[in-house]
Amino acid sequence: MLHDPAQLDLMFQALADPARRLMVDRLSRGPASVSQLAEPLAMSLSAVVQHLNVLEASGLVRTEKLGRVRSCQIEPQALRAAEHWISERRLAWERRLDRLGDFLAETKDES
Amino acid sequence: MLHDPAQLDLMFQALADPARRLMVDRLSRGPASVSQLAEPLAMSLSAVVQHLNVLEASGLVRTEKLGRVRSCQIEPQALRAAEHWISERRLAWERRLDRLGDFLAETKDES
DNA sequence: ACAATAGTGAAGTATTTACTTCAGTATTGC
DNA sequence: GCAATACTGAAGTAAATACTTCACTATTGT
Repeated sequence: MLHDPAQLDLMFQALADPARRLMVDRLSRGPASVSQLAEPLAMSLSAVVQHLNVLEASGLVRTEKLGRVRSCQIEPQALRAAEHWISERRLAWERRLDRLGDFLAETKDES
Repeated sequence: MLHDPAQLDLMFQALADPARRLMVDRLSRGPASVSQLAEPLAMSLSAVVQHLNVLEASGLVRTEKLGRVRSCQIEPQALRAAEHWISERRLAWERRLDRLGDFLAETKDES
C-alpha cells in the first residue's frame, strides 16, 4: 500500500509545505496535540487542522482523539517509504557511476 | 544552500507528481534527452518541458543543451538533501522510542 | 537549400491549494 | 450548570498547478 504512486504523491505533497514540515519536525520529538502543533505557526487553528488533515491523508501522521484533545503521532513507516523511493533512485545513479568508473579503468588498462 | 526551507519546498513539490517521479526514475538509469523523457508519458512535449523546468528549479535535475538536444542528468546532492531531511526526523523519532524503552526497562527493574 | 527533428514560449483553462472568517459542537474544570 | 477549552466544518477567495494548443526558432541530415 505504501509504495503505490498515489500514496507517494500525497506524502511528497504533504512534505512540500514548510508549515507541515515544521509539524512533522515537532512530532519527530514526540506526540503533540493540535494546539501544540499550532503554537509556533502564524496562522489560524483552522488552517493548522487543514494541514494536519493533509498529513493524515498522506499517512505520515496518525491521530487519535481522547476526550476533546486530538493527539498526533508520526507514522515512521510512511517516512521510510518516502525516504526509500529517493534512496533507491540515488543508489541506482551511484551504482551506474561506479560501473562507468570500472569501465573507464579497464579500457585505460587496455590502452 | 540545499537545506534552506524554500529549496526543500521545491524538491518535495517536484517529487509530488508521478510524471516527474517517472522522469527522475528514468534519469536514475542515466542521462536522457527531453524527447526520451517524454516518450513514456501521455502528454504533450510542452507539458514535459514544463515538468522538466520544475525539476530543474528544484535542483534535482541539471540540464545542458548541446546543439538542438537538451541532455538531462540527476543531481544526486539534491536527492541526498531531501532524503536527509526525512531520515533526520525518522531517526529522531526512533531514538526517542529507544530512550522510552530504556526508561521503561529501568523502572521495571526498580519495581 | 530544404525537410525533418528537437525543443521553446505564450496564452488560455480547469482544478487544486492555502489560507481566511465565522459559527458550531463536544469535553472538562469549578 | 456554566464558562472556558479544544477543536470541527462550511464557505469564500487569491494564487498556484497541470495541463492544452498553436506558433515559433534553432540544428541536423541529405
